[in-house]
Order: sequence, then C-alpha cells, then structure tokens
Amino acid sequence: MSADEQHHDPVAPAVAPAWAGPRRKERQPVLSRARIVAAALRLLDAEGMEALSMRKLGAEVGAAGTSLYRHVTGKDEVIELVLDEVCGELVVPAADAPGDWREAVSRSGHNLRAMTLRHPWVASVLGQVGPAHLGPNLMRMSERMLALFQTAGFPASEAAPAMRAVVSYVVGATSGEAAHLSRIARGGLSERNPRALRDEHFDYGLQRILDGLQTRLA
Amino acid sequence: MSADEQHHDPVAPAVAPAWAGPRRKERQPVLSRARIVAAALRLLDAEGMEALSMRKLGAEVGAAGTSLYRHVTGKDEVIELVLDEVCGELVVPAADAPGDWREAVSRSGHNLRAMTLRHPWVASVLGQVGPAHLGPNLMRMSERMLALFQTAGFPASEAAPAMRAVVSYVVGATSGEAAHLSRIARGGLSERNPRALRDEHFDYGLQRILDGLQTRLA
DNA sequence: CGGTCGGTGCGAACGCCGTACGCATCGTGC
DNA sequence: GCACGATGCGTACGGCGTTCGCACCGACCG
Repeated sequence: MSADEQHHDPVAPAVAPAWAGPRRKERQPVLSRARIVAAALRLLDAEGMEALSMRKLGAEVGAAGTSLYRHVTGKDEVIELVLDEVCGELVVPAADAPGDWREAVSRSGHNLRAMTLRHPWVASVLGQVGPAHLGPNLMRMSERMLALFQTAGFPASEAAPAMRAVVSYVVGATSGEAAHLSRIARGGLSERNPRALRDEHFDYGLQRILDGLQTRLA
Repeated sequence: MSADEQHHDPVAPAVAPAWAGPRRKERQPVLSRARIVAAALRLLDAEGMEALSMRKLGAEVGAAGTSLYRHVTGKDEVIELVLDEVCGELVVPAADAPGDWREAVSRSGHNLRAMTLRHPWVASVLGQVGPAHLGPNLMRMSERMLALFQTAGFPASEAAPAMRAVVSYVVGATSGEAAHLSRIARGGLSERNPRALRDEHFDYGLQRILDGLQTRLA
C-alpha cells in the first residue's frame, strides 16, 4: 500500500488496512468556521457550558483539537461566534409593523427568554463575558428593539434606558431559570415548578415593566 | 539531624539545614473555613473569578492547595461560601420600619447593585451557578425583601413575583455592568461611561418597575 | 509516663484543560 | 514538474481540580 493515508504513525501495524481504498473517507467538508460553530452549538446544547473543550469540539467535527486553531483564534472566539449564532434565532418585530409597541416589546422579551431557555448555556456566557464584542446578529436585534421604543414615542434620551430596562429584566429572570434548568439536566433535582407557573411569573414582571414604561408616554 | 522537619524528601541533601530551629514558623492560625473564605474573597476581589484556583487559594492562606480539602469539599463549596459571605453585606430595610415600601425596595435594589459592583465576580457566579443552595445570608435578605412587599399590601400570590421582578432586573442590569467593569480591570479598554450615567440608567429602569408595581396596589 | 489514635498538612500523581510549535501532507499556480 | 502556502495533527508545556497515602501532632487512655 502506498503510505499516503496513514501518514507516519509510530506504532502502525505493517499490514495493509483494508479500508485503504477511498483515499480519505470523505474529506469534502473538513474544517471551517461554520462547521466549528455548528459543532460547538451541538455540544453546548447537549452537555452544557463546562463540557465544551477544544479537544471534544475537535472530535465532534472529526478532527484533532489543535486543528481548530487554524480557523479560530481560541476558545473565546468560538464562544463569541456561537453566541452570535443563537442570537440569529431572535425575532423582534419591525418598528413599522402594525400593532402597538407594547405588544411588540412583549413578544421580543418572550422570544429572548425562549431562546435562552432553548440554550441554557447562554446565561453562563452572558454572566462571564457580557456581550464583549457583540456580534452582528445581536447588534441587529438590539437596533431593531431600540427602534421599537423610538417609534413608540419615547424621547431620544429615554429610548435606550427603556430598552435596557426590559432586556436587563429578561436576562436576569432567565438566568435564574436557565441555571435551574441546567441543574435539572445535569441530574440534580427534579422539576419542581411546572412550566406554566414559571411562564406566568416571567410575564408578570415583564408586564409590570411595560406598565411602568407606558406611564412615561403620557 | 533528626529527620522530623524535612519529612521524606527524595533528593534532600544529607547536610543538616540551619533553619531546623523553630519547628514550624507560627502555626497558630493555620487553616479554617473562615480563613479560607476570607482568602478567597481577597483573591476574587483582587483578580477576578478565573484567577481563583485551589492552589492559589492555598498559597493565600499560607498552605498547600491540597490542604484545603480537609476543610472544604471542593471549589464549588468555596464559591458557595464566599457568595453567601458577600451577601452578608446586603442591607434591606425591615418591613415594619417607617417609610413607604417603594423607598425601601428602591434602596434594597441599589444596595444589591452596589454590592455586586464592589465584587464584580458575583455576576459570574450568579450566571454559572444561580443560587444553587442559597446560603443563610441570601435567604435572610430574600425573606426580608418579600416581607416588604407583603406589608405593602400586595396580595399573597403577587408578592413573590413582584419581588422576583425587581431582583431579576437588578441582577440582569448589574451583570452587564459587572462584566464591563471586569473587562476594564483586566486591562482591556478604558472607562467610557462615567459612573453617574450608569447610575442614572440603572435608576431609570428600577423606578419604571416600581411604577408598574405601584399600579397593582390600586 | 508510654502508647495509640483521630485530625491535619502536604507531596505526588491522575486526568483534563487551553494553547504554541514544528512537521508532514496536500492542492494549486507557475 | 515543482515550489509554496494552507491545513491537519502529534507533541509538549504549564495549569487546573481532585485523590491518596504518608508524616506529623496533640490528646486521650492505660
């Protein structure tokens, strides 16, 4: 056999392996940024934040851990990329869409919460990193939401603080929930609060914030 | 030399070291839970969450890293303990104190924020762990704050969600600030927002939530 | 007073981590 | 046909959390 598919293995047996036929399995896809963040997302959703290591991530894409560094500067960048990836799932209504601002902001808040509960590791990332350099997806959502407040009639100096208030509440409320879910998933305790009750509590706080913001529009 | 102060060193020289006199330096204070959490708090405040390692913590108390395990089950417990320690700094007014509920809750929120900004690593802990098993200090503060809402006249089913709304906002808003501060401290960028502006934005959101809650008391 | 015995500090070691580096390989443009 | 950049990877380094067994010490019991 030509020694071109088992390149320099120090303990390789001398016999020719039968699978020597197709030069490399299917090297078509190999490595790429997109493939890496997809694998990282799979790993994080399946096993949580502290299960993400460069070696495991390499195995997930079918490569050695150190190969990733050809495409990514390090673990931090992987986390930034995958965070922005899930931010692509966010939905916030356009500012010029029909319907009142309150409904639109409420939906956006629920959507942000739903995304974070789908990917509970997001809470850990936000705690550690904060949006260090917020990616394009997160930036886009941020701007869309700000537009919601601006067209609702909030004065220029208040639109941003108002948006921050809503987002802060959602992030804070959801962090607690996500940590709770992670603990459950990691085999800790059993589900205590039925889902409906958590939903109700979350919406209660969100509506109170919207009540408070609405008084500023009079 | 009596081999009782350099117990079993495989490459020890045969000559008697001169410093054999005072058997151990001053072994008076040695190790204890309190000493360990105090050292951990010092380390965390000085260098942040990811600088906390059992070895460094051991060095901080003047011991080997592995010695800590005689007093503490592991790193997680250290974090739980030190988190509850700083929660002892929290101040929330008594429910039967004079003054309106709104002022009391507002003060409590500002106090919680101030504590977290004094110890920015708290945000990381809340993100990762959530109050896993909330310690006695945190529990005490939680109950005091709940009492504030109950005596304010919130119906029994609303007092807890109302409290959670306020706490969630404060935690969410402060996490972002703390991450920002940590990045600044770690030498990243320069202070961009003056402190006063951040204070103002935080208070804006807090007051809007209180506005919203107040409407429920009519 | 001698002996034993639980509590305590610690060195060594295991397995994992993030990452730097140099080598082998491969596809591609001259 | 060949040189060269891009790419995958084995190796290695330093650090991490944690376990384990040994040395030591004070206290208690005879």
